[in-house]
Amino acid sequence: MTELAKTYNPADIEKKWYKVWEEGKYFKPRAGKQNKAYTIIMPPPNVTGILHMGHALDVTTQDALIRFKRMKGFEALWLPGMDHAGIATQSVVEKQIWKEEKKSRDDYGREKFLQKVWEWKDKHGDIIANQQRGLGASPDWDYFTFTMDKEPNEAVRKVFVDLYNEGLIYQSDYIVNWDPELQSAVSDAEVVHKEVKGAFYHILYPVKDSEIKLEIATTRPETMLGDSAVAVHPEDERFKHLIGKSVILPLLNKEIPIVGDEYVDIEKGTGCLKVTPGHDFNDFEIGKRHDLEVINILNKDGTLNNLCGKYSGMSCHEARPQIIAELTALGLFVKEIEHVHQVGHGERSGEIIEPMVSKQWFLNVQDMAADGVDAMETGKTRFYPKGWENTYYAWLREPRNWCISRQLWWGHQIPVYYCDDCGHTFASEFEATCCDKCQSKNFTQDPDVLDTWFSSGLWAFSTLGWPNEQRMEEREFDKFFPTDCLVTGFDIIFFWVARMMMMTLKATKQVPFKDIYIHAIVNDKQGRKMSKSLGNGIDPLEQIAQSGADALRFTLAAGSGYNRNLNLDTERIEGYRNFINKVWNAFRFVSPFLESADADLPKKLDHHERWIISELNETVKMMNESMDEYRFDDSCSAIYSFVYDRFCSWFIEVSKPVLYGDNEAKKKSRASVLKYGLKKIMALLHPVTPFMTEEIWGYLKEESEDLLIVSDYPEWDSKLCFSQDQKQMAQFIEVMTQIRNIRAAVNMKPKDEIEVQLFTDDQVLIKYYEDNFDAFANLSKISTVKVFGKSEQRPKKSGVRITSHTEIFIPFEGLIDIGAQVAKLQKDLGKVEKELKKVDGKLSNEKFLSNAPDSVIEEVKEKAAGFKAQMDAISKNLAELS
RNA sequence: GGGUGAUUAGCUCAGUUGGUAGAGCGUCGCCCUUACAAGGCGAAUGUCGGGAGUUCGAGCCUCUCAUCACCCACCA
Repeated sequence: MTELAKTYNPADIEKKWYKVWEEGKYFKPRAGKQNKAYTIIMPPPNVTGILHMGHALDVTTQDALIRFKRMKGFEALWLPGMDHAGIATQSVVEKQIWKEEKKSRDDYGREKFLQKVWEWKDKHGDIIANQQRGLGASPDWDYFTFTMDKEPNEAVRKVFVDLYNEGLIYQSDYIVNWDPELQSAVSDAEVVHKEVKGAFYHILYPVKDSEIKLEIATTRPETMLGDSAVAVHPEDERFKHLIGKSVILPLLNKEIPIVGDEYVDIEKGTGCLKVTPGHDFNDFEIGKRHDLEVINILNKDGTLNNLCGKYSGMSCHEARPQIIAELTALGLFVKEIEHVHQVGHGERSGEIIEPMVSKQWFLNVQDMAADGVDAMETGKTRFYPKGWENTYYAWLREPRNWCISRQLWWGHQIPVYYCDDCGHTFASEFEATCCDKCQSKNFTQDPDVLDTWFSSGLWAFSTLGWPNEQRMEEREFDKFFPTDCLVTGFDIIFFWVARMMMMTLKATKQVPFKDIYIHAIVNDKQGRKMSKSLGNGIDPLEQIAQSGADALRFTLAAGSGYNRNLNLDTERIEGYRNFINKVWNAFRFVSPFLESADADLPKKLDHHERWIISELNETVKMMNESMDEYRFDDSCSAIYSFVYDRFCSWFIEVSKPVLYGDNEAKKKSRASVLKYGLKKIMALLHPVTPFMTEEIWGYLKEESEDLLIVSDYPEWDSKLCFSQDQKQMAQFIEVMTQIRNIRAAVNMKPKDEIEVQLFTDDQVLIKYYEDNFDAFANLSKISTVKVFGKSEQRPKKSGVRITSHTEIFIPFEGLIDIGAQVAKLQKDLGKVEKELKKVDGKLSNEKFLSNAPDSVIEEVKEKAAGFKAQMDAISKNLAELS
């Protein structure tokens, strides 16, 4: 065997094993002992994206799950992919051609521009997938799907046309959020509200044929150019007599009506509201109620259009002061009051969003949303943690129709055609060749593309070949759909989860997935979002280079349960890097003895062997249960504590005298158990730390065994429970810890030998202590252990500790500070006394005795007896010492 | 304004149906003991945000207040 490195070196090992797995096709689904499939569809990252910690968590939890299920014997498919990210990608390429060639997309024209985007995609599209490889992700790359590929496009067209023909997709003039930078509509969800310092501008609108001037407050005076009414509350005593009259709109000198509308709040502002149906959501509604003219005063780039007279061509920002100046000159400007208010900004572009009326495509989701609610209520799909279903319901119970068109070029172009000859409008699942009414070849396709989330909404089934039958067969649609678990963050429950539910139920009549595991959002250690501006981001790839992928994965998994924030501290990653190293060194310790070890557990096991196997068995149970419930935090802490607190700290330590001794049979037996334990640890850890475990497995496995990635996950076994050994070992550990405690308290050097005297009346324990002299001796330089009954004489000058079952004495020949021993015992006495008082209180409370269940009373009685015994022992020894 | 969640050790977080408060990291001692100093051994640390209630018993259930975070809506 080659020399093993003293510390675990991740870089080479990670590269080596990933290559072996990928080239050996180990990520492909294979039938296993469960005879069932298990599918996870990866939420496709944006093609423009680079891997951040959120992705790393996403990948880690999914990969852990898929590896777990693969080892459990499911035919496991993890389907990878990438999203075309319409707006983001288009603007990246637009910026690039502007920077390099000073050209706009219009200079290129649609076809040539799209070619440019595809070129960009071909060049950059592998980046994120390769970063996922660096994390150890094990999806079946042969299934890789890009949302703009031919196949998903077929699904998009099919779904669109079906919905269109059903009358659920309609075109409508509607007020939408217009992003002047992108020159496209964006959905409500893509608008983020930010606080902006602004002002209320108070302006007078003269009432026609009257001396009255109505004072109006607005934050956006320039929109008065598009006003088509002034509204007051119908019950407002101040103004209701004016309803039906009109005002002269200043600047344009245009007559517009005064209407009464309940929307107006008498208390707010001046009580008079200017109505701009073309550029305000509420005004649009008011306009509909009163049949007001809808005036669009903006160009697509957000500048004022030719309806604005001398202001046309200016931006709103430029026009505002000039309009105020003109109003002031006219004596119609009253005042300006500073005001902080929320202004919508484009999530992608960062520009101020202008509400604007335009023709857009909408999907009527009313019924689909109800079906989505129903599927969740009837338990066809469940959220983990359950609480997230509230967020899901909140969206779907009050659905708003979905604006699905975007004025972009990069995306799925809307498959609606307009016949230039007969004027017929039709949707076609396939590239149209002629008008389906008059057969004319002169037709044009709608220029808009679909919202990216439309194709994402089909992801769970379009990736499996739907609707093409041959492809569905190739991709084994029937086997892998519906999928088993969706793993994602809570920020896209509405964007994606809800829409996927609606679209999938509509198209396939089935739910897309059975479980939805919502993981936390990764923040910095102070709980702040990781952001470029704060500079507090941690780059997963840098972190991997520093600590290894396994350490990062373990940290993320250990922080993932049902929590909603994961505050990532690099010190924790270092801590778990140390854990990986600890496992490596445990293996390094065992490796010289592997040759003499058997492949199977020995027939006859000794106490320590039974103990560790039983502890391991319990850990196996916890691991299986917690993984199934997405409690990665529990899994990680179970295996962590097993490795450190039992396998390394005790089992390896008590094994040393055996392995370095000369009883060959015992050596062989112990080596076999150590090997067995290590192999199980590797298997248990593999889903979370795949690289290190596969590496070590390479040394441990039999010739006949395959790689760890496809080996069996350990299962709990009733034959491997040895509770008596667990109990005794726990007592041993307690005594041993007390002995060490005494040593530390009196500053004994580790080299100094001591004699230990144990006092107990428990015959089983006495026998046990006598049988385990070696274990004591090896763990703490103990020359002799003497065991006595409680009636025997205690040594005078000693360090003393009292447990509920054993009194521990370490006699000291030289100077010993008896005072310190007394103080320590008194302190312990105080603690026990306090506890005893508590339980005694309960036992003397009649209500407790009559109301509490018997089992609880029994438990409390046992505790009381234990405390009592311990207290008596301490008091007695205290009396003797002082 | 509506909603959701949080508040537990110095920090980051667990805490299963109410039944003696836990972990990691950090801190403080003592050790380079031949798997590991990326280590070992030992130690200290909590009015479980405040207040009230239900209960024999509350970190957990109810009400209330406070603070924080996120989501949604809106502000003439």
